[in-house]
Amino acid sequence: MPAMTEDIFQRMQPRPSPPESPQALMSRVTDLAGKTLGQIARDAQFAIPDDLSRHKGWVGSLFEHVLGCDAGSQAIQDFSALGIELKTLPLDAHGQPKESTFVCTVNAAGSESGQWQDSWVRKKLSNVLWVPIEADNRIALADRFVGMGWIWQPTAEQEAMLRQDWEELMELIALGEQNALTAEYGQYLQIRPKAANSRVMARASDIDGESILLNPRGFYLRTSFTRQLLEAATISSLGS
Amino acid sequence: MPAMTEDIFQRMQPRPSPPESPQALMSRVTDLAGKTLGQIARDAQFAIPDDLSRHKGWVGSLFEHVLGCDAGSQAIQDFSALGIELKTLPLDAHGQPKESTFVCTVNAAGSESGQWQDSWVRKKLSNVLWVPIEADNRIALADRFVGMGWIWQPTAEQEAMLRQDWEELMELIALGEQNALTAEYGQYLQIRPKAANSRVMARASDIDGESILLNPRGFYLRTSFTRQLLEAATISSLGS
DNA sequence: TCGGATCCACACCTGGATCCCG
DNA sequence: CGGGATCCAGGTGTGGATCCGA
Repeated sequence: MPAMTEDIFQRMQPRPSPPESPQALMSRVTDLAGKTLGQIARDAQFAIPDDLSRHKGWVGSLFEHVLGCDAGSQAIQDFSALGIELKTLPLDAHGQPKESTFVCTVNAAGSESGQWQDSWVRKKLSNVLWVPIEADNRIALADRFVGMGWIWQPTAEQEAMLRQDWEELMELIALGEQNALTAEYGQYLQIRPKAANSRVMARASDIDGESILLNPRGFYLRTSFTRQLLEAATISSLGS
Repeated sequence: MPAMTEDIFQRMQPRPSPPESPQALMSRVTDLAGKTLGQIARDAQFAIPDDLSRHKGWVGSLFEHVLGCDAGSQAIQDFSALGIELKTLPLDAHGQPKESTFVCTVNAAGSESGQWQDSWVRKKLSNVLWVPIEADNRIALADRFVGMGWIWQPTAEQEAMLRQDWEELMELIALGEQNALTAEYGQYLQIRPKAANSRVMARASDIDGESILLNPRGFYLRTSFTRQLLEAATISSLGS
């Protein structure tokens, strides 16, 4: 897809204003539910690639556009006025979450306060709009259906699970065990590489304060966690 | 000049390898002397703009290309193996330096050691290849002649002058007088804005350690200084 | 004149995520 | 299957400097 960027600039509709309330946001989300990515992209005059292999963040960018996210590159929520974060949730052929969900980068310099209450992970996950979307690669990208989104705030139980994982992971970092910190740790929250490629290096500190180089990494929610969220949302919509 | 970038990528000659010695470098410089920018750009298949108003760094980039600079964006000399920095020197209709010469950015956070010996300015100016180039705007860019370049190392006297200015300027910064630090200070070395525009802000610290916002600034050599270098080089070439 | 303002190219970083092999 | 690797777009920072109005 050569020159796709220029096409976007020349043909794309202006981004809508940010919604002024959670209700206004959910109204837009409801409008999108049941449509295909092709319909939504066409209406927004947003160029659609053949597949996602070279455009991995395309679906997320499309929804940021049509829902009116205003955060830009700032380290704040996608809908800054509402304090709401947007996450698309890719579903496999069985309607289950297909991929883990990126949350935020790990500050390897160890400059987080060490308190869950102040953590970037907690802030990001305190108020999330989830939008489920078909992601079976046997379906052409343009033909994939969008489901009904919902706004989630962690229950006390869910937050306790995330906090426990986060504290375990941060302790490993504090101990300087960053090279041994693989994706196997954490029941629902894990740490995995996050970079353009494995040769990208970031500066970090080991336990002695020595400066070392590491691959940049990020926090991710395992699908076992988002599956629970999806089930809870499905049940509550049945009851309404 | 739309799509000039693409033209460059598609048609430009590969950049030569870095010269392996100062002699090899000067051989290339001698080859360029007496040519016009148009000839040099054509031989290198380097796209040439109509004028410099929208391409202010073009001449410098052209010479980096044809001379084989290898520093990329790293904070090292342009010819890393030789420890030599490249500067083009624009000349007015009278053959005198027309513009001040940018040296390096001012680290407003005050993190320089405070010692001239360790300063970025001194490092940058310890070994410079100057290439004089016609810059009278009445001459079309492609028709401007390139003069004979020379490698300069500061004399003890020149270094003392630069050092005196640098220490004066750094003292004003240390005193927190950054807002009062205008381009009027410094006999040969001055501080001026260096940014995309005046709305670009960088973080700095005032005398109390309070964080403030300032326009990014850089060190520049006044033309009164480069005029002396040019005269000295001219005289020495007459004697050879 | 020259001090303050500005312009482009390109590398790098961050936020959006999905790919893919053992 | 899932841990490790990877991809794009857009914003920001840096290095190359020259422009331009009072």
